[in-house]
Amino acid sequence: MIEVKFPDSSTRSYAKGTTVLDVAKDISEGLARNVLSAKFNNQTVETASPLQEDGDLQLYTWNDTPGKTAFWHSSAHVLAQSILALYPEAKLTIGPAIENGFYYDVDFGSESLSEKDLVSLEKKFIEFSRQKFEFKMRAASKQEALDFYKKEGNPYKVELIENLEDGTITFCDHADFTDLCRGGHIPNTGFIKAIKLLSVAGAYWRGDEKNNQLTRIYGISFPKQKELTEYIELLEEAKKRDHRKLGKELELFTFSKKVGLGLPLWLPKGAALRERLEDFLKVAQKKAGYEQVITPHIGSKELYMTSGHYEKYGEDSFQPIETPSEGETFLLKPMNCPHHCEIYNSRPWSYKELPKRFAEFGTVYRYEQSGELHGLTRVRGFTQDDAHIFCTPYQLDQEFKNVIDLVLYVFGSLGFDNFEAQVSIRDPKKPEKYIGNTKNWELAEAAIISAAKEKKLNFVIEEGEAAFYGPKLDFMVKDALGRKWQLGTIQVDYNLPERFDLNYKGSDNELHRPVMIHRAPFGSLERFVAILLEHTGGNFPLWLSPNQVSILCVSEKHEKYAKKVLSFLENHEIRAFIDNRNETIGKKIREAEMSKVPFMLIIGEKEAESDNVSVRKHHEGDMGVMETKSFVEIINKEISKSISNFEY
RNA sequence: GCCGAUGUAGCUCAGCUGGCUAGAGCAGCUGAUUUGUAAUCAGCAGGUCGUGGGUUCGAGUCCCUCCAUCGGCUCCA
Repeated sequence: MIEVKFPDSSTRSYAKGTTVLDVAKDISEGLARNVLSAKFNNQTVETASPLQEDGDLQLYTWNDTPGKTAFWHSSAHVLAQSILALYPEAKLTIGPAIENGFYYDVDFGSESLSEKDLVSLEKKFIEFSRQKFEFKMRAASKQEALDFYKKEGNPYKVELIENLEDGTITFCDHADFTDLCRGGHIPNTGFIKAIKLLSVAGAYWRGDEKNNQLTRIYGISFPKQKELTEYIELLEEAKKRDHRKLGKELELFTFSKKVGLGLPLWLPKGAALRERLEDFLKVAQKKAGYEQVITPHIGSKELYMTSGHYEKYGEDSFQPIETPSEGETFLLKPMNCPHHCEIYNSRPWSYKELPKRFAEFGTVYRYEQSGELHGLTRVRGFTQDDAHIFCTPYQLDQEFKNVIDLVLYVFGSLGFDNFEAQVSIRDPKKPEKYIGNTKNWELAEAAIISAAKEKKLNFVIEEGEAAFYGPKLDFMVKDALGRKWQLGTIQVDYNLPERFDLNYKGSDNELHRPVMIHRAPFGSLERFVAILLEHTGGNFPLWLSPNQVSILCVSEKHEKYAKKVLSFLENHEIRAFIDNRNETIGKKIREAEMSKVPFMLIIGEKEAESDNVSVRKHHEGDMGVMETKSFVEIINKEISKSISNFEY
């Protein structure tokens, strides 16, 4: 007999060799019908696995992440089976479960697959899944595994197996289909009731541009048809929050082919919004001891030779600007740090004066690959809310933590509570990607990790994601479709101070090297506004709304009183706008609602006579008649509710 | 840059398997109306169907090139 312990600490005894599914059945028939996956002693096991020893057992259903993972992983097997059934010459590579669904990367050789072909694959998929094939794991020696795929003529699987240890290799069989697999399946294919193959995309083998490009098929599957329908509806809803769509509807920004790809044009309302954000950050930064600086949009090539950026990005960027003067070249600035280094270098510093914190809303230009451009989130000209802190090594830790506080304040004020902190460090296998000595890298990485820990950030460490000159702490936020974007970033840099020969006089009367922190809480105004739009659906916090109040005249006769109300609001720093067009009040309300103005004031005969306003709140409706003064109180109260002051 | 999809008026879309002057709603303009909490009525104007080429008696519709956009990959100082 063996003893099985459950997450609630209860235990039951079973005969040795009892399967996971049998245990589930013993608990309840319902559970047995729904169990998709399990962990035994913290190892993923099959539901058909016999238990041979005492241990902890966790059973997972569709409501658990591991349950979904097993479901989608198993779906990838069925997809692969369907692909081979319709395209026998296809070479399978890898097919994992992802956050929402799964994919399979396939080499179709000279054949090309298009989205139209997905329909027949879906049909095949359902045909197979209905047959309730059981998934069965089987161990194989490295030689057997290699022979199998060599015989099939699949170089990808051969390459995968060559990198595996003999004795750890397993296959999964279902029906007549076999795949190299680590395990973690649902009991049989019959659990998959609904499937949608979402898209076809190119993907490089092992993620390397130099390798063959494979065809990636994305899909998602569900245990119930209804859940698939709901998922598709969810995607439709998310599309409505697309910042590109909202940006157009709310007249915030636009693009022009004539101006150039990826070069956003901010319309008046968008510019107002952006300036609000800048002012908001300036206030907080002033409190935190930053000083604004202003630098030009170009810099000599020599500047970027010194910084190392030219060597790294010169070829792939906007090309140098020549002048009438022979041999004189400038570059559009792709970042602000070299300019700020030269500001620091403009005079000698004493340790008593540090840290120096130079801030600038600096517009930079980067030649992103054409396939990378994406609305406002990936552009070729954008403005960073940049600042560079020059401090002594002893001040680094405190400065870094202060910046974390500032970023958290910014995110908190705008409702981004669902971010992920990411510590990006070197890829130790590719030292050629980075500049600077190992000791400084180690110092910088340690400084970031300890600050993140001390600030109790819930962070992940990503190897190989560092900038070429230093490690970073990035704040990642998801867009409407769940794609992660880097917004805030804080970077520790020992390299630029070296390259620009920055120094300060220490208490020992010797010159010392300062440490530099690069940081941008928004990241870029463009991307930040984009993500903010997707999060709020265009319903911005009141303090940010480009237009806070629309004054709607019942008829053109009431314009005079409307103007009086407008100037009263403006005197109280409220942004308002009069709509006195020759249209019905119903139409004006409708348009104000659609443009998401937070408040509407209806001005007619009654209001003009009694010196009142009739208030309507966006999405909520009529709030009744009141004195203009009381309305100002209400709106100011709401504004102060939606924003707090930065405490430093 | 690579793979796949898409590209018709300012916007959202219709236009079947190629066939007469390419349609609608909204927005715009003109006029009437002076309006009470999500669309007043009427009229007018607006498109070399992304670009260039080809097939055809005939192309918005079929084929090719390029461009842009969208979904991915790669990249992201």
